[in-house]
Amino acid sequence: MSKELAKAYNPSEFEDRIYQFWEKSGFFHAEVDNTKKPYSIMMPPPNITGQLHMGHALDNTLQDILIRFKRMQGYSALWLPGTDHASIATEAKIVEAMRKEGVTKEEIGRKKFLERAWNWKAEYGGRIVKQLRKMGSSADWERERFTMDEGCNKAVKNVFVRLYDKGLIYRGERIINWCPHCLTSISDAEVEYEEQAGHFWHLRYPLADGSGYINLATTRPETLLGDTAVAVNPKDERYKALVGKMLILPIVHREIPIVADEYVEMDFGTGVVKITPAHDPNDFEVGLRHQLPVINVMTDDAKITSDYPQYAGMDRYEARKAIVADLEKEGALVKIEDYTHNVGTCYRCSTTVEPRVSKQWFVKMKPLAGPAIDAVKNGDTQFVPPHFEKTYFHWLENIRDWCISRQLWWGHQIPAFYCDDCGETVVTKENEANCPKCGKPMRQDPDTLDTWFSSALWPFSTLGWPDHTPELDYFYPTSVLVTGYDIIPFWVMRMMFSGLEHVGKVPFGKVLIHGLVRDAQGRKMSKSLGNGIDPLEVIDQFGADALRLTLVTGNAPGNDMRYSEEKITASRNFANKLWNAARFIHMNIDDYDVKNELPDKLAAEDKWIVSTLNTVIQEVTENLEKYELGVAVQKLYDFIWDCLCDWYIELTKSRLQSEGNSAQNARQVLVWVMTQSLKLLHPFMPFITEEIWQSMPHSGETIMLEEYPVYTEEHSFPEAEKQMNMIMDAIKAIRNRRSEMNVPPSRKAKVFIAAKDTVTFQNGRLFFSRLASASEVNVAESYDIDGAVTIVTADAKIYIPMDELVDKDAELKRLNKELETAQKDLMFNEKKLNNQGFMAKAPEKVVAEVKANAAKFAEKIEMIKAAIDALK
RNA sequence: GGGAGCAUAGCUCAGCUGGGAGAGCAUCUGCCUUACAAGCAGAGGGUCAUAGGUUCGAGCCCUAUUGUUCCCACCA
Repeated sequence: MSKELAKAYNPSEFEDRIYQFWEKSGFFHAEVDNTKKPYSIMMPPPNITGQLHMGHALDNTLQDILIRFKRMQGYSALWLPGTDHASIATEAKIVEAMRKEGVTKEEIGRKKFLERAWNWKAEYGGRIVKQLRKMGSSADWERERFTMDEGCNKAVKNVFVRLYDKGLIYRGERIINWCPHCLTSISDAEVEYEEQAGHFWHLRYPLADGSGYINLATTRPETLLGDTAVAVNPKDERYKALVGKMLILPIVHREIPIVADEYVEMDFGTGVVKITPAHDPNDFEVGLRHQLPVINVMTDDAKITSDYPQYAGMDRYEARKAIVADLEKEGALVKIEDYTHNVGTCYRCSTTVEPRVSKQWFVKMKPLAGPAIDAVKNGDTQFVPPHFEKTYFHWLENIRDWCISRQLWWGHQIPAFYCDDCGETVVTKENEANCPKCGKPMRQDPDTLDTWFSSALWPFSTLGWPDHTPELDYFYPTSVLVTGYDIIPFWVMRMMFSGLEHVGKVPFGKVLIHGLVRDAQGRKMSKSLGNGIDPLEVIDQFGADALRLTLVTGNAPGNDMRYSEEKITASRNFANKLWNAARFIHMNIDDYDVKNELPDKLAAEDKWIVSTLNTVIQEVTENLEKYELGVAVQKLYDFIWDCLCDWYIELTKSRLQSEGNSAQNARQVLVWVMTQSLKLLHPFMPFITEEIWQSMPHSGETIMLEEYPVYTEEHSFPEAEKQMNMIMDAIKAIRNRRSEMNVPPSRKAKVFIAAKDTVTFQNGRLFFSRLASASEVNVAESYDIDGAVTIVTADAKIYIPMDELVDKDAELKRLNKELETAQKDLMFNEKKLNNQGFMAKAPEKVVAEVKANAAKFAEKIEMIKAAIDALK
């Protein structure tokens, strides 16, 4: 570590070096340690296909702040990182790469395909993890996991078998969401609905007995091929007589019945719905109720099957055109209307989902949802902010069974085996099975599990479950989960019921929800808009600390935030400010032997900064405990910039130029306050705080293992705070007046301070010369000076003889205006004191405050009046 | 059709259990006062969306209204 600080703040010069120092030294590693309290966070594993984006940056910054804070507080703080195998996304990448080579999955076979996938993982899977390091993430990389590693696989198999044995996992032929592009089923949560402009095709189906027609409308005429009924509402008088009769399905010329079902709304359209059980979830339900046949008319990739030769091989949309044309020829097309409606799309590739009947594995959700709801209701897990509990409840209360099988190869293969001879099914943790009935080797289900099936186990599979490990005992349940609100249904919920079901305890005590990082115009960052900001580029230009500060400043839990160039610049400027304050201190201490501890004897300004810092420590700690990270960092920003830099450093300048104890004391206080501030700020801005801390007098290896500052009664000096506020108020008042009168700082002037507390002002004389452009400072209980500018503060009356610079009338006008405000202020307070309700019901503390204010303003009025008289 | 969030200075947003409204940026004025012009010292700027209510006292609590964003939902 360098002992000297470079002249300019240049984060790229030291951030990587410091990170390597931390990682190499093992500072991120957490162990089971019964002398310490545990604190743990499981990092939401980013996809191995992913690149760092602002969402990760925010998520990881929040977690790193919490983990660094707790580590400094002395907890054994584990932040366990890892990556997700992301079955659909990864498989798509491999398939795409193979397509360029002109090979298909089927050609090379499962084994070769998986080899390629693992190779891909080895090559690119570490990319995002490297990028997370650039953020300063203090994760325990020695414990890094992967959702498809051996341990996770063991956990997955265990869970699958357990749930199957309990009857909570079943295989069934049901309608599911199918993505014709990814060629796999997807869960309900993975379907995104978007509004699309479409059409309403009004059709007429002739009655089989030739007695007429029935009119209906559809948004998907191509599914007509699979119609097996037409439905009306049983209460609908218009169609009552027709229920039970047969219709001739146009084009296909198959006879289908008219059935009555509650699902049909009489008021909508003609009150008649065509029923295609194989391609619509509602129609499927209707079909079940009426024992209708299910006719699948489409292939995997959403093309018409060979059962319909004239359309075979056409995709959904081609077939639609052809069928509409044929309907028209047949006279079955009544009219076409424009119509916008919600269409389900695949969340991965945005292809329109094709509902499809197929045999899949499902998790029975109702029995699992109950305990997950209760655990939040009784407070075992709490959301921050709490209103997200409603989203959570809403999902769990309306949950349907979870389709967990995927027609993919990259993932955890389903541990179910089938006997091709007798049809027997065996579910086992073993890698192979023989048929219990006929003894023949069985064939494993070729499908894999939904990626979220393994992510759901993350909080405990990473700690060694199903084995009973010391880590599991010590770190589970984890302390807090940090994630975006968009992930609640996918992940938070599933971890909750999984933890409760398999470990018997909630997976985390708190769920800290954050929002999205949007662009400067408030739009979602997206690839298609091209408005995404690359965090790595920001880090290159401004440093990771500036990025972290930007992401956490003004960030309230659950709220979206906007990223803008202005914000990152402001953050960088703050870092620069801190850097320069450190340089100033160095300038003054490098030639001396300065201990990093408070001196025995503190001057009023020393006590003031120590006491103010003490309050900041208390408040920031409290804010951090309550997850108010944005508020906490704001307080540190204000303290460092306003209190430390703009006031305290300025206040010490004259002392530092003197010889002896006073100067040496100031040096010690500067070093001590700076060091304390660095520690407080460290969780937010780890790099710059380490770099500066290393340069200051210190013991210990790293700031990240220093004790987080603690509030102490010893460092509370209310009297000194009061005195310094008197002085600073007076200085501000003088500056203000001089500025109003356009007097440049270079023009020094005599200052006469009349105050009751002459001692305080006497002690502060030097401050006035330096900070209030005073050529000479006089203090007394009172002065009788004519023709001077008079400045009145709560505690003093200040005269500055500047006759020649001042317009007497203007000064009178100003004084009168000031008198008026003071009188208004007095009245405001007196009104309260005269209010009997207030006097009777307001707390004593508040009443006393108002009384004191009233007295202050009364005094101020007297002083202003005197000043006016003097001017006349 | 349900549910939730938001509405505070020109802009972006804070505001903890109710005690006379804050920050950053922008604007204006004056300063190169040797840590920092990525800076210093000042100034202007807000009926806290609207209307009621509770309270001695409301940006904060309650009710309604308006605007806005998001989530969920089977109107073919």
